[in-house]
Amino acid sequence: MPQPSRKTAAKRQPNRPRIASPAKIRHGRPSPTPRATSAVLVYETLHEDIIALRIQPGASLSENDLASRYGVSRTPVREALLRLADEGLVEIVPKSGTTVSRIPYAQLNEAIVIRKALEEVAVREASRRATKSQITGLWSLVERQREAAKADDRNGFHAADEAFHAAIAEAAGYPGIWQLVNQVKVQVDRIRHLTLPEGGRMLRVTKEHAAVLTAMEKRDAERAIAAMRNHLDGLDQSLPDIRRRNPDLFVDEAGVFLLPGPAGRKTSSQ
Amino acid sequence: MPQPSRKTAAKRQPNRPRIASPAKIRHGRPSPTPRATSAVLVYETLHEDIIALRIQPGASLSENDLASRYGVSRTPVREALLRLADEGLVEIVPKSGTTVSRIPYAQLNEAIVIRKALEEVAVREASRRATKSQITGLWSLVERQREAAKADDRNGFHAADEAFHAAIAEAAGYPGIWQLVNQVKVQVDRIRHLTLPEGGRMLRVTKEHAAVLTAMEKRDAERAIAAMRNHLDGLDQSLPDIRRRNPDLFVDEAGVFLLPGPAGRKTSSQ
DNA sequence: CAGCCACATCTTGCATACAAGATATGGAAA
DNA sequence: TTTCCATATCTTGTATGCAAGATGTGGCTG
Repeated sequence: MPQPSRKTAAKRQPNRPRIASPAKIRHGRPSPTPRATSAVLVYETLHEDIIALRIQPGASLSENDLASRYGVSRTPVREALLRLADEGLVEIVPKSGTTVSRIPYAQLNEAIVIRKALEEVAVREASRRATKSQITGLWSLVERQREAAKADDRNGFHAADEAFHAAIAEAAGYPGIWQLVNQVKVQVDRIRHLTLPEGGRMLRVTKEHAAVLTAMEKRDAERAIAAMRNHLDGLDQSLPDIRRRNPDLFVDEAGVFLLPGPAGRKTSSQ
Repeated sequence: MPQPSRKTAAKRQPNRPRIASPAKIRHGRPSPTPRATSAVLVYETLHEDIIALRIQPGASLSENDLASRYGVSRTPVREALLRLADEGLVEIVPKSGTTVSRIPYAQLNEAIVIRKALEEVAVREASRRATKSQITGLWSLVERQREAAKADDRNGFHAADEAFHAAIAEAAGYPGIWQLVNQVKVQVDRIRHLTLPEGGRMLRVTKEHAAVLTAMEKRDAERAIAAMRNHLDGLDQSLPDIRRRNPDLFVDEAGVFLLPGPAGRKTSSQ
């Protein structure tokens, strides 16, 4: 029953798991293209809209509506929704409907804790292993961020912010850490747009980044970690306030955190 | 363009994002069912088969073959494959084919590092917050593990092992940590079946768990963390040896780590 | 014999049709 | 007026057919 391969195992066996195919090796990196299908396009659009709260938590999404809205059939829409469900951004109820998930308030703290732990590792390793050129690149990101802050360009600022953290993980030799962080902080990202414009925040964040980088440059891992921790502490301060101002966007005990276990999508009991 | 809701916004609006619907609140946990669709079934089966190496890395999977094999149509098979691709277990090349991913050797170390960081946090918090009953439950898991070890029941042993780690995350109040760990260690799990039966390993692991738990019971977080770190160090010892014995199951620089970025599935250049 | 090219055949991506369950609505009955 | 029930209509899950690209094969030409 296992061992799915050709039924007849004859005629055409392009890349069987043989140990060394004679002509082309094709040794396991078959896709240089990022799979630019229309399903991915729908996914990206919906993802952005949900993160930016352009689609309200709790809103219902219909595959048919989305399909006609994007001018495609239900199939790619459905593929996009399934991925969003795995990320916890939508909730699919089998024969009933699909809704945009409310922000699971209880998970926000956990996400921040996890992010701290992961970025701590990244900063520690980056302090040890970052090359001169990588440090230079990080400084240029800080500079770009400072410019965006002065120009009050919040989008540019945020982009540079993310690039900074990604570059640290890269310099640590653990690029997967940033991918994980990105995945974990999805729900936190949704409340970013709810923070008040609070003047000077962007410049403060830039300084915090500079502090991390200064310590890294001196190979002072512990100091860099402390700076990073201080930097990330800025996140959980405003949470209660934000919730108080937008109570209907949140939910107390939401379902599963990220990917479903082998069983299914949600385990919540309450 | 944004704000997907009803086209006409009339007739039927079952659960609009209103702040308080009169009758049923339905406040954001709509699915108690684990979505027992046939797509999930196919996914689970394939997942297990790939993890257990019953399907060799590099083997090609055809949606048609799998569909007829499982007695369903291509649609649920396709859904399953897409999820497996997001997990990094298969690689889909648009108009060409789908293959089971080879084990990305370079990512194994990173996965272990990440796992250590995450479980460290879990153990620290669990040392502080675990209730008496949770400690008792953990001891019973250790005991179950000891029994399985003595009976040479490797499956039961592994199940108890996973339950132990999951219970620690639960006791820490961060159940999402174990879900993340589970997701990160997917590729590592695939080589578990390649380790030699090495007598006494199961009893040794049991003792390591007991050491962690003893420290936790005494609320000695630092000692518990050290024990956990020592426990997890046991993983990366045998990696080079395993690779030497099964070179064709691995690949050096594989693509993306886990979930794809908003762009697509793979970024690998080499 | 070597190289090239057309074609048969496979692959996945997408559109569409059908199935089956869930839910709101409207009307009948108490 | 209130309650209950049948039903219309929506929802997602699945099956199927078509489209378009990728790839191995065989034969042709040099």
